[in-house]
Amino acid sequence: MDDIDRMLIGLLQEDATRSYAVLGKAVGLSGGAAHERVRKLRERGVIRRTTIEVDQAALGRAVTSYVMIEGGSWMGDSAAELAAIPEIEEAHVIAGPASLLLKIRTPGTRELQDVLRRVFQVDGVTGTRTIVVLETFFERTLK
Amino acid sequence: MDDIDRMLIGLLQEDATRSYAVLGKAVGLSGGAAHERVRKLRERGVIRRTTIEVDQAALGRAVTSYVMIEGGSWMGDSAAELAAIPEIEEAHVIAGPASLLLKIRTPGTRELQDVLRRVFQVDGVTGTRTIVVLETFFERTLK
DNA sequence: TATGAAATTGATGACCC
DNA sequence: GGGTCATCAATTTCATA
Repeated sequence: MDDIDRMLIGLLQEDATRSYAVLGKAVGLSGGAAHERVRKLRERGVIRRTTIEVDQAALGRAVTSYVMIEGGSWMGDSAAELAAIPEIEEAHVIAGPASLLLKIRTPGTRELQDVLRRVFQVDGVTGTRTIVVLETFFERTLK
Repeated sequence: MDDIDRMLIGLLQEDATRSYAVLGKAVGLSGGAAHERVRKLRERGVIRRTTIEVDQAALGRAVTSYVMIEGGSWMGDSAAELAAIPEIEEAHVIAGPASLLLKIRTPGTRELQDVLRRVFQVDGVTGTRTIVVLETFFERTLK
């Protein structure tokens, strides 16, 4: 993990369709060497996968919300139960008054209610507090 | 935007290195036709860009936190001021007691303090409440 | 680990349905 | 819109240092 690896990661985050020849030139290596470095970054799991960034609103998910969940121990398979709800994008165990934080995307607030109802049925959930996003300033990839 | 477009988006989210020939076969089209559909999805902005998903911890950003900000009107260029802080991954205007929600990634809690100090200096900020993530169950791309 | 070149595979555009 | 084909470009592998 040196500066060249970090530069390659930055370039690929911006645009993963760049050719290895172009990447190599940008970091002062041959295309083959750039390729080999990227291959190893993938192998080591630093680069998890190549994917596309999608406009969620265009796919009919216009409402983003965060839900703080109060509850007990998340020992069982609460994680799996939450993962089974397709509208939940992120689930974190947090410090503080609540103990889980979810990020949820739904077409509207109507569908958000349905998701909250399902969340409430997950083992150990005793209460929820919902934060609806009114406007997103930015959602970006860190360099 | 039909079911084939949605399938193509799903396939590319899983793995954007798939060839158009493979994509076409998966959705019952020729490679050329699949290519044309994906081109139009990009053109329309439904697909924003092709990127890589990176293991943040491997890049030295081990601590994820959310910060709820109380404050006034975000009319000026608060958005730009926040965007200038590189550790802030997301910034949302929210409904509820606070009025902004930030997602922050730092190497440790020490650096989180530095970021909070900078956030406090942004125009209109009167208070912050920080939620530190203890464990992430998942952070995924919605299908 | 890097280079340079060879071989394979994929992208892209013109043309027709 | 989609299919097919020809051309051009990129990926991937390998011999060599």
